[in-house]
Amino acid sequence: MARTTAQPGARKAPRPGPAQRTRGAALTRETIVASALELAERDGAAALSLRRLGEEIGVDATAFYRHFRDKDDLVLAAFDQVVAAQVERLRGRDGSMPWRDRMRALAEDTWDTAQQHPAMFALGFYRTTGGPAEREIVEHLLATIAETGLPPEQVVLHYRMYADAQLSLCGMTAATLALGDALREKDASAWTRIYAVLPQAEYPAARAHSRELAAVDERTIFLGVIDSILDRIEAAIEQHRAASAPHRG
Amino acid sequence: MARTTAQPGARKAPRPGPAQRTRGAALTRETIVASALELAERDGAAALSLRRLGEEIGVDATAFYRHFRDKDDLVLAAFDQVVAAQVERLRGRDGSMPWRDRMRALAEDTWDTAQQHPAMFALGFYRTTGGPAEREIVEHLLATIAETGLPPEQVVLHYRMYADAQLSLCGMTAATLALGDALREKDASAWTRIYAVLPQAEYPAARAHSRELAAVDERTIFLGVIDSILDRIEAAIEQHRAASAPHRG
DNA sequence: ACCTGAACACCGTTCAAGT
DNA sequence: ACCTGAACACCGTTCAAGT
Repeated sequence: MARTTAQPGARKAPRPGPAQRTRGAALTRETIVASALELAERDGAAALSLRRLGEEIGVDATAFYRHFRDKDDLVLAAFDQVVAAQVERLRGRDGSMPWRDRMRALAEDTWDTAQQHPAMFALGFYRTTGGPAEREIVEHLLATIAETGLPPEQVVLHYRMYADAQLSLCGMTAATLALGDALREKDASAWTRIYAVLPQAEYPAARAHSRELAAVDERTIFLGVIDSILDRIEAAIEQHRAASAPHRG
Repeated sequence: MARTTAQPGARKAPRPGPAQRTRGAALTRETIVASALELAERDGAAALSLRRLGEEIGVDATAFYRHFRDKDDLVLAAFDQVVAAQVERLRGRDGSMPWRDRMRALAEDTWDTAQQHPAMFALGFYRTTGGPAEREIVEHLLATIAETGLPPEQVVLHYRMYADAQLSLCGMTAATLALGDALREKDASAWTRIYAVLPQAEYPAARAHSRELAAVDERTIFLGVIDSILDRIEAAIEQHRAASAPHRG
């Protein structure tokens, strides 16, 4: 409910005009996306409505339609913006690392991104935005895997296994984080609330593992899946190399 | 819009009464869940509103609240019902298969379930229902993995890797299927519409793989990830056996 | 050229009133 | 005991009207 404080650097009402906007900035796609991200992460994915967004910016809700086709258009742009921040970090990293280390580091970064922006990640992870950030990350990954010498179908299959597992697992976690306090708590407590007290006779395995079920770490699960896939890519590379150079035996 | 035809076996207005209900059945949790599933899969996840549901059953929308706490309660019950159909098939299968074959078959079945009920799967895959079907599947999988002799933390870690990957990948695909015709088409065509026509100079890898990107099969990707995880479980089992019996070397 | 604001067709949920 | 229907506080989106 409480408005964020006014930007300290902004000049106070420097020129005549409509003077309706609370911030000095003009209404553009960029300012709308920035406000949408702020609103969604502060108050949850469900709070991202065009009326609340208009209120946040200090503009009528329908002014939005001069800059986006519809709400879906905004969601895709905002999600691509989240991915863009990740691409920025990707650019800053050592490009000389072996492919496996690069893909492992990127996966850890995707996890962090989803934890930092659960609302937008939950709204966008299953979409193909086609935006600039998505394009750059697709290009980077395809180039990284192609470098290993795998043939094109193998490159694409393993790229999709890696990318889809990453997006879907991070998205699933983000979706639970974006649930709203009451439901999130309800879901998170299920392992202790339900599975720890099942009747021993009917559910012996669940009871025997109740302590471990409550203790297992979500990030460890995610990285376990990613490592499984990286193992498989490594095996595919070795198999392909062996098949391409049969004279050495 | 068109109502399904009346049940052939139902007696026609056999006794006096309110006579408001279009079907002969009483309003129960079961009939509400069944109607919700029918409505969601016929008209999409977005069509599952309490007003449409009331219309479907022939009852005021708010009668619903005599049987469920809120809409979320219904979504969890309906998703557990979808899982229940899968558990039914699980029961009918050969229990003597090796663990890996059983887990592979279950994953294929989860894929089919998500394809058959994309709307409910998209609404529920990231939730912990704690319902009877979920409980049975958790018990079955923990027992299956524990059978291999792995210690409890390893059983739980690998169970979660397998279960989370399965749910999240099937859920992501279901979410795209549940999008509604226009958006689904927009998303599905992105690989040919956007990635196939990127500038060669900036996106050489994407262009070099555009044909393969458009052709790759989603089910193959899913099973590739599942097989990666099953490989890793197999490796963990072998490693654990070697460590438990060190006298043989 | 861009924004406003009324209007339309929806939502989930509550609650007093009915039977 | 269970259902109805008005009401409340919301949605996304369209469109004529303003400046």
